[in-house]
Order: sequence, then structure tokens, then C-alpha cells
Amino acid sequence: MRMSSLFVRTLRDDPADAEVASHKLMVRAGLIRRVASGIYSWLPLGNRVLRNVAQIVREEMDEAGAQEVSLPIAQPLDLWKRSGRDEAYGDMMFRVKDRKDNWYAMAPTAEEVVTTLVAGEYSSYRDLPVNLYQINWKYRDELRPRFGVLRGREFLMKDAYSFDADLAGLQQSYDAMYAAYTKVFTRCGLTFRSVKAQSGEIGGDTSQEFMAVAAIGEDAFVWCEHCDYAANTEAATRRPAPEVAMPDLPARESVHTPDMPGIDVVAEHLGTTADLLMKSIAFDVDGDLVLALVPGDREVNEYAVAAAFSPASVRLYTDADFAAHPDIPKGYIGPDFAGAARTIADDSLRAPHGWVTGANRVDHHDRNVVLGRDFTPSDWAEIVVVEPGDPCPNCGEPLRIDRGIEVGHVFQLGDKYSKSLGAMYTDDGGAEHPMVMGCYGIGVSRILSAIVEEHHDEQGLCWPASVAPYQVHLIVIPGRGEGGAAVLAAAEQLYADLRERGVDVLFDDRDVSPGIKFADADLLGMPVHLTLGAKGFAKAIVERKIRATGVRDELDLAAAVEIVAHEGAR
RNA sequence: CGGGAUGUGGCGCAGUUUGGUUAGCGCGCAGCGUUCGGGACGCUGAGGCCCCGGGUUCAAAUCCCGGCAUCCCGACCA
Repeated sequence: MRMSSLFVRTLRDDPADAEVASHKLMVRAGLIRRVASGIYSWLPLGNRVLRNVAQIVREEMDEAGAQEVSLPIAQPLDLWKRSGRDEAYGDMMFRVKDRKDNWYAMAPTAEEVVTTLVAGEYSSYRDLPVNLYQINWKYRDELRPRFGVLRGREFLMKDAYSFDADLAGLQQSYDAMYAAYTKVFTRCGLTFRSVKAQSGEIGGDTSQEFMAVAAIGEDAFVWCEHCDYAANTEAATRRPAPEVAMPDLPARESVHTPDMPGIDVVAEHLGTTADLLMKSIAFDVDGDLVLALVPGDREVNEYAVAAAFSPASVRLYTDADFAAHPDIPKGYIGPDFAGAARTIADDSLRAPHGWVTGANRVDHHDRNVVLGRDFTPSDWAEIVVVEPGDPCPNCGEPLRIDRGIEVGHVFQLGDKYSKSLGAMYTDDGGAEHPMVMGCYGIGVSRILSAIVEEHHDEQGLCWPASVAPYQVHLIVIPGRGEGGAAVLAAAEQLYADLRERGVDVLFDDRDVSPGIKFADADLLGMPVHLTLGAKGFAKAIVERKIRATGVRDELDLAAAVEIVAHEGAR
């Protein structure tokens, strides 16, 4: 493609309505233009990236055995009434009316249509499994569209739906999609982790979200850079410290700490630090008082405590609870408080030192309270809220807490839609059952935001080669001398030869100053920049710059085509 | 839906407080000339329903009322 005829106008200034880098750059580089809130036109460069990402998704879906279809965007609202999701989606759904006053939903997703489709075609166990997917525009009237195409009201989504005879089959379909997603996001150049989103009823992991690590992400999560561990902040745990023998420690002693229910005040008063204190947090577990023991500098993860006593009903003690139990010395509870039915201790309490704890009476703390000698918890678990730097439960390396962009979601649906929409099959014994479904989404347009967030610098975009609009940005600087025509001709030849060799080239053949060409090339961010100027031409070399790394070298003009075609952005 | 902010040539902005000439600046665009390896320069020019509707006034981009749109924070959703 020639820059002289490419439909693009790069902007020097950041658009006024953009806050984050990806949005600013996608507008400045001429990939997208806003039409309405959360609704964008895709210009040639943006559309090429969109197509490239979609193609990666398509290849991996096909490879995983899914079959591509195209389902309607305008879907009869009656279908949504049948599944009960007309109400559930509410104002989130765009609705349109035809000339006969029939209402249609503009697809926010396609479970209804695809389930009805399969129900009409398949009815035997011999037909299953089947997995259908499409890459199509979706519409959700978000309360707050954000950050360009990151959260749009119109967005390109890949949605896949698997139909199996039983849960074992579903698990296979789900695993295949999970594996395909990992390939997709890897190929797109994203740093990502899959996070368990929900576990439960059907058994095992029923839902996992793929999060691209990004500071502007809408959800915080804990992850490890050195292995594939990742978890919601509520579900995250850390590796317990190794057990060490308890040394001989001085005897427990009580100290007067009047009016000091707070950790920091006590620590200061006793000349120690919060991490050497122990907190005893009161919980109500099915009506019993249960103490959760954690170091003074850490927070209790209520979710983890609840999980440890599942299926009992677990809640933090409230002021009302304390009021109802005046015998409990709020703020001064110790790990051996007699009124506690059980105590659950965080594994970090095995540390080989005595603790400062509540003395089980108001205005007093004890010091040199030693595990095994002065108190013995009934239960052990990882119950502190994980903080950055805590050891990874898998590999022990320091954990990070970052924000993520949800770029994909895999979900085991079960029979919710097959039941309500009649997707049944007959087994080999003649009995009828609902098909067991899974659904799997990838935010294709959102991936572009995620890629740009990860791959850009001060100068502009730095596309991974796998999704770049063009592989090579060819710049010609003919210079002012007599030889300009020859340089231009050589660049034309280079352009023709590269294309002949199958390389996607953007050729800046415009008659503008070198500064503009270089600045635009950096902004547009093709992986490889080739510059042919008068000086280089005289030496029969062409300059190469790898956009992402900034590494430059010179290639022999005669060999350049082969080298570039062979090496790409390596 | 609550809070905050903003709407002025294609883009970024000034002007609005204190109403008053032909509404200005930078970028971009067109023409001519000089430039030509990191967003060159000079001259000339085109391009405006100052978001929309109503009101006040001799006079409104500017003041008042009512809308609409866009962005940010929150809530909501997942």
C-alpha cells in the first residue's frame, strides 16, 4: 500500500476525549474514529489489525474443532422472552422495531439463537458433540462505555457454543477451548493469565477469565510472573513459610495496655512492630464464635475463612454481636480465648517467635505468647489477604497484584438454555436429555486496546508482527540532489520486490519532509522500518529499524528483500 | 442513576468572568516560492448555524431557562 493513497490522517495532538494511551494512539494513528459514545468507525489500518486478530482467533477455533457460522445481529425479542433474558438484560440491550411492530434485540450475545438452531437440527446422541462459533458485532448499551474500543457499545466478539451429551463431554469441549484461548492470546503478543472466575455447581472450574495484564484494566488480580499462577484477590493464597523448630522463649507475661484496642498503638507502646503482634478476629460460624488468627500487619481474607468452614454460614462479628456477648473482650481477644469454639490460624503464625496478643481481658495484652506452649489452633489455613511480594503458592517467587483487561471468558453453562429452549437429544436407550452447553467469548476489538496498552512507547504504536497492519514500513528519502529520481526508482523497485516476495509493505512515497515520514512511521508502528535515502543508495545499502526494540542495522540493497522476507521483525 | 467537567472551521485550543467592530491562534487543507535524514519556512487563500431551542437586550459565542451530546469518578453489570 502506498501512503500517498492510504485513507489515513495522523493527528499530532491527542484527541480531547481520550484518556488512556491505547485510545489516544488508536485515534492519532488513524485506526478508529468515534461516531457515537462507544461506537466507532474502523479505518483501513484499524480494520486490518481487527482482521488479523480475527484470523488468529479463526485459525485456533478451527484447529480446536469448532465450526464457523454467522448468526443474526437482529434477533426476534420473543426468543429472549423465552429464555427469560429479555428482562435480565433490561436496558443493556438495544431493541429495534420493524414496520409490523415486531421487536428485535440487537445481539448482545447469541445463546438463544444458536441453541434454537442446534435444537432444530440435532436430536440424537450420535450428533454430539458440536461446537459452533462466529466472529460478529455485538451490541450492549453499557452504562459507561470507556477508553475507546476497550468497552464499546458496539464491539467485535468471537462467541463459541459447545453442545455435549454429558458433563464429561462438556469438560473436554471446555478444555479444548481453554487451550485454544491460550494460543490465541499468546499469538496476539499479550501478557495474560487465566483467572478462576467462579467455581461451583457443576463441579470443577466452571468459569475462567483471561486477563491481559494492563494498568488501565478494570479488575485487579494476583498473578505470578514466573509461572502461570493467577487468582482473584479474594481467592489468592501465598505459599506457607517452611516450618521451623520453636526456640526456647521467655515465659508469657501480661502487660497493661489501657485503652489500646488498635494494633499500631499497642506495637508502638510495647516498642515492637505490627508483624510481631497477632490479631484474633471474631467470626460467627453457624452461631459459634470462631477466631481467625493472623499477624497484626495483615488483613483476614473473609472469603478464605468462609471457604475453610464451608458449607457452614460464616460472617464477621458485628458490633451487634459484641453487644450481645459482653463477655467477649473486643479488641483484647487472645488466641486461647476460652469462649471460642474453634480457632483457625494463618500458616504464617508458625514463625519461630513469641507473639504479642490480646490477654482475654480488657486493657491488657500478653507478650511471649508461644505456639504449642500457650495456644494451639484447631485449624490451619491460608487466610490472609495476599499482598504484592508474597511468595507464589506454585513456585515461591514474589506475587504481583495488577489490573487486567478481560479479553476472554470460558464458561460451563450446563443445561440452562438447552432446557428453556428445547435443545434435547435422545440417548442410546431412547431417553431424552437436555444437551450440556458451554460458551466461550473473546473480545476481538477489545484485544486491540489490550495489545496497544502493552505495545507502545512515547513515539507511538509498536505492533507485534502477528497482528500488524503491514509487516514493513518502507520510507524513501530521495534527497535534493540530481540523484533523487534514481533513489525513488530504487525504492519503487524495493517496494515491488518485497510485495512480489509476499511481504505486506506500507510504502511512504509521499512528497513530504523526512521528519514527517519518520514521525508517522513511529506512530503507525509497523514491526520493521526500511529507509532508503540518497546516502544509503550511494553505498547500496538500506537502513533497517526494528520498531519495538529500536535496533538498527544496514542491509545490502541487493539482499534486503530476501533478508526482510526471511527474518521479519526478528 | 448520583457527582464533576466540556461543547467555538477537520484536529487541539483561546475568547465567555465584565454582552459591543470583519470570532482569533496552532496544526491540518489549497496555491506559489524557498527547503529536503527526525513533525522546515515565507507569502496568499479556502473553510464557522460559536451544540440545539427559547428568552433578556438597541446588541448574545458571552447573560437567563430548558434540552442534547461527549468525557472523567462512582453506582450498576460481568
